[in-house]
Formats: sequence, C-alpha cells, structure tokens
Amino acid sequence: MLNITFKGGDVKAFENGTSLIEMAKSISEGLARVVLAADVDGEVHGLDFVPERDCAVNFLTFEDEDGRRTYRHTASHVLAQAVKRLYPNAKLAIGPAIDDGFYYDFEFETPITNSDLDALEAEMKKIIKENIPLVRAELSREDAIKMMADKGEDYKVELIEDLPEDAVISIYNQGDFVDLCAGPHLQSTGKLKAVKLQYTAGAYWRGNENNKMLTRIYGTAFPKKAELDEYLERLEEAKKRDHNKLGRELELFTTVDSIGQGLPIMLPKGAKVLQILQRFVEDHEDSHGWVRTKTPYMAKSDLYKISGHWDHYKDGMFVMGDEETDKEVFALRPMTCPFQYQAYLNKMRSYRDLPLRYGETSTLFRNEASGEMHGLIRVRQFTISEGHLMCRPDQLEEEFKNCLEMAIYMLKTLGLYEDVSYRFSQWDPEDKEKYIGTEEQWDEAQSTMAKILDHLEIPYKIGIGEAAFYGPKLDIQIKNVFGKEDTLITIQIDQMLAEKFGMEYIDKDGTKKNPYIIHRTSIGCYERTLALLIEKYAGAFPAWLAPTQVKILPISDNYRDYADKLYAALGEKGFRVELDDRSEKIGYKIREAQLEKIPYMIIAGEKEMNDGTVSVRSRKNGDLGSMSLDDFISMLAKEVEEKVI
RNA sequence: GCUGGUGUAGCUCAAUUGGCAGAGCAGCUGAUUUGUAAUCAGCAGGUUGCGGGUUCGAGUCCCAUCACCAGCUCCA
Repeated sequence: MLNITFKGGDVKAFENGTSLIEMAKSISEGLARVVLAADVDGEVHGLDFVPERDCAVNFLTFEDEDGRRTYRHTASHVLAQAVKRLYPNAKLAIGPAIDDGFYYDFEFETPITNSDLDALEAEMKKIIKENIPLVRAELSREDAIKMMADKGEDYKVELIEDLPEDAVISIYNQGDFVDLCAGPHLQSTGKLKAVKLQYTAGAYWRGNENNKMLTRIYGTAFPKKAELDEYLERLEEAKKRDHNKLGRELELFTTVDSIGQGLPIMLPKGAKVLQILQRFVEDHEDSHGWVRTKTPYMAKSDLYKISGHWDHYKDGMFVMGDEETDKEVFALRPMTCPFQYQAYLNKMRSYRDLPLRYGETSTLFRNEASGEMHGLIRVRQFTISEGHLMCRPDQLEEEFKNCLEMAIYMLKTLGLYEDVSYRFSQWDPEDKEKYIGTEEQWDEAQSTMAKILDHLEIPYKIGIGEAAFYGPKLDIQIKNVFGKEDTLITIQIDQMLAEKFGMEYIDKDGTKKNPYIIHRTSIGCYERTLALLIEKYAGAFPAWLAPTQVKILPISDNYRDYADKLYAALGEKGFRVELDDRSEKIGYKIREAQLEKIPYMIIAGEKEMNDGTVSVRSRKNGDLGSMSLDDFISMLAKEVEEKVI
C-alpha cells in the first residue's frame, strides 16, 4: 500500500500500481473529468503515471500553469500529427507550450503559408475526434536514435545526441504518430476541445541565426470554445490599443519611406508628450542630486576602441568613413557612457567628490537589423534619460537603491508599475566573445549585484546572456499589447569601463582607486515609454500628459468672443487648450473631441456667456454640468499637479 | 539579416478570368448658427509604394527594390 498526501493535507492509501487518474477517479468523477496532469513531489507527471512510493500529489487543471502547459503541449503534438498526415515528408523539430498557447517547428519541403492552416486545423479536429491515446514509452539512446533516423527525423536525432548520457529518453506514441518528448501529456487527444492555429513564422533551428530557418506554426487551445473565443476577442481588442496604429491615428507620430526605417517623425502632439515627460524626468533628477551633461552625438573611432564598442558593438553602430582610406573615422554614439566618462576625467577626483551623478537626455543611434524595427518600440534613433553614477564601494548599494527607487517612482507616476517585472541579466560564460573582462571580474560583479538585489528583496528572474558586454544589469521588463516583452528600464553595475578609461579617485588613504559606475535610466527611452503609455491608456492620456488638455466648443459663432476669452484665460494658466470654432453642431464637435481623446471639453453658449461660467464635459464621465471658470481651472490644476492617472 | 504576409485617395476599404480605378469618412466651397458622440448640397482628391519586364492591354502576372505587419535572431 502507498500513502498519498493530497493538496490540502488529506492522506489516502492506495494499492501499489494505482495510476494518478485512478486516484483522481476514486476521489470524484468530477475531478477526473477536469484534471490534466499532476504535481508529484514537485515534478509534473501525466495521469498515467504510477507512483511507486509514498508521495504528495497535487492534481492540476487548466487553472494551473503546468496543467495549461500540459494541455497545450498535447495540442502541439496533435498539430505535429496533422502535419505528418498532410505533409508526410515534413521534418519535426520542437513543439513546446508557451504562455498563451503552443508552437511547433517544422521543416517543410515547400513552404506552407497561413492559408494552409485551415486544412491543418481541420485535420487536428479530426485527430481530436478520433480520441487517440498518448502512450509513453522509454527506450535506450541507441534505439531512440535508430527509430528517429529511420523516420528521417534529423532534428530529433540531433536532440537525442545532445541529451546527457544518463537522460531517460521517452517517446509518446499517438496512433500513427510518434514523437520524442519528455512529456507530460494528456492521456488522449479527445481531451482537447477548442484548438486554433493562429499564424506561421520563421524560426531558426535552436535559435541560432547560422542554422536553417524552420517554419513555426503558432496556435492555442482551451477546454471550452467560449474561452477560446473570449481569448481571440481579447487579442482583437488589444490590437486596437497597438501604439503603432493608435499613435498614427491620433497624430502623435508618422513615418516616411524616404527617411527610412526606425526613424519616426514626432508630430506636434507626440512631441508635446515627449516634452512633458522629459521636463518631468529632468526636474525630478535634478532635485535628487543629479547634474546635467551635454555631450556630442558622435566621436572618432578612437573613443569606441577604448570603451570596447569597436570590438563588441560595431555592427550596431552607424560608422561614417572607412578605416582603410580615411584619416579619421567617426561613428554616431550608440550609448552615452564613454562620453560622460570624459566629464569625470576632466580633473582629478577625491573620494569626497563621490558619488557623482551625471544625467543627460541623450539621443542615441543604433543600426538595428532591418527586421527589428517596430513602431516606437524599436527604432534606430532614440532619446533616453541616461545617467552614469560614479561612487565608492561603500556607497554602491545605497546609490543603486536610489536609482531603482527613482525608476519605480517614475513608473508608478506613469501608471506602468503594475505591468513590469524584473530581470537580472547575467553574462553567458559559454559565449565569452561577447563580453569584456575575466571570469573573476564577472563573478565578482554579478555576486555584488546579486547581494544588493537580494538585500533589497527584488523579485527577479535570471536572464543568461542578457548582460551588457561590460557588466550585469537589472532590467525592468514590460509587455506590449501583443504580450511581447521588452526592456523599459535598465540599471547596471560596471567595474570594467572605469578601469579601461582610467577613471580614478584618490581615496582617504591617498591611494588611487577605480570608482564603481552605475549605468542607469530613470524612465527608459522616451519613444518606447511613449509607445507603452499609448497602449496603457489606449491613447487617452491622463490630463497631465495629454497633448491637448481642454477643447473649447462654442455653440455657435455668436459666442465666439466668449470662447476667445476662455481660450486666452486657460492658455495664460499654462493649460494646453484648443478652440473648435467651426460652424458645426455641438454634438459633432463633441464627437470629434471625444475621438481625439481630449480629457476636457468646455461648452460655451448663451447661458455660460451670460453667467460667466463654463459647461464642462469630461472624456471619462460625460457632462459635469456648469461651473465657474475659476472652479474649472482649480479642478484641472489640481489634477495636473497631482499627476492623476 | 532571415521566414511568411501586406502595400489602391489623408483614413477604412471596393474593383469578376488580365479589359474604362470606385465608395464612405476626412479635406475644400456654399448653405445652416446649432445645447452634450456624425446638418445638407456641391467640388476636388490617383503615374495603384518606387523601378523594370511579359502582354494588344497590368491595380491584377513575373523580377527587383523600398516601406509596413507578425515571428526568429538581436536589443533601450
């Protein structure tokens, strides 16, 4: 007999040889219907698993992440089976579950396109209807390789060959289909209900751009059709918030073919929001001990050779000239670091001078690969709230904390904080080419940073190979409307560049030392932040950020003088105000102002002119009734002052 | 850079097999002087992204190129 402890603490005894699904059935038929997999002593297993000793079992349903993953992983196998039925010569690569669904990579003889997905989806539904059991089997490395080689599955053979010597190699038989897979899986294809293939895309085998590009098919799966429909509808809704579409519609920015990719034109409204953000950031930094520098947009190659950019970042730079033929070669700056260091190097520094906090609203140029650009999220020229902080070792943690707190303050003020997560970006010891410095230096930098992060209780995940070439980073990550994650803010600790540039200070004991440098941004790059704000607020910016805060709508030309007076009075108070003096009906003007997402409309007609009042309509709450102009001004002033979001 | 898709008026979209490029909104002009999400009429708007090719004839087919979209790689 085995004693099984279930979640919640109930202990039940079972005969040896009882599978998880039989256990679930013995608890309740209802549970057996919804259970997808189970966590057994911390390991996820399929329901055919037979515990061989006393253990703790937590049954997983679609509500659990691992349950969901099991469900969708099986869906990916059903996709693979459908592909093999319709395209017998297609080769299988890998097919995992991902956050919102699954994908499977294939090599097709002739490329398939989105329009072929319907047939594949129909075949998947057939396979689900056939209710084919998935049967796990373990086999030896030799047998597994032979089996996959016989089937011509080169990618699977390569995968098996790369598995550790002692790895258990398992396959899943699924009727006429078999796949190498660690599992776990649902017990049969019939357990799947609503599946949907979404789109195809290219993906390099093993994520390496030197490898062959395979065809990746993305899909998703839910236990109920209604849940799938709701998910797809949510995606459609999210697309309406896409900054790249909304930002153009709202006339925040545009792009022009003849200017080129990744070089957006900020229109007056977009430029206004950026100006508001920039003033906010600079004022805040300046009141927190930061001083400003203003450094050149380009430099001779000599500078980048010292910093290491020439060796490690040249492909990402716009280089002007040719080293072979030109006496001087310049390059636009991709980062501010080596420029701001020159300000530090301007004179000898004492330990008393530290910390030195240099801030700069810095325009950078990066020659991103042509396929990388995306709206305002990835561009070739952008402006960042850049800063470098030079300090002593005893100041490092406190200063790091201050930088982090400033970033958090910015994110909270903008209303983005709830959407971010932390990533501790480390180097990849397997890829030393990408980095400067020695293993010892990296170990030290990373352990210093780890200590600080742990001490500050930052909940981070680790990103291997995500470090800058000169040091580890704390990245603050954010997801866009499509769920794609990007770095919004980064705070980095660097010991190596100070040494390379000969940055020193005279310590108390009279010896020269290299300062620690914190590279940081307080709000990230303005273009990207703007993009995320557009998506966060669906273009309806809070009043303090809105390019136009108030639109005055006179009922007719008769009240034009009064409208002009209101316009001047609000403008004098520093509000961003527009006047709609066209001879249109008031309903029409309201509709337009609403579509432009202007926070407040004030309507001026006979009544208001006679009383000296304004009728206020809020974008969010509709008609607020009439009030004195002063009351409206103090209401709006308070909202702007407090940066209400 | 790679894989796939898209490109027609400022925007959203039509145009049958390769056979006269069209509509709504926006714009302009006029009328209307309006009370909380679309007043009416008229006018104008195009080398179908750009460049080649096939054809009697190309928005439609082919090649090349640019841009946009999704994904990969990369990254703030």
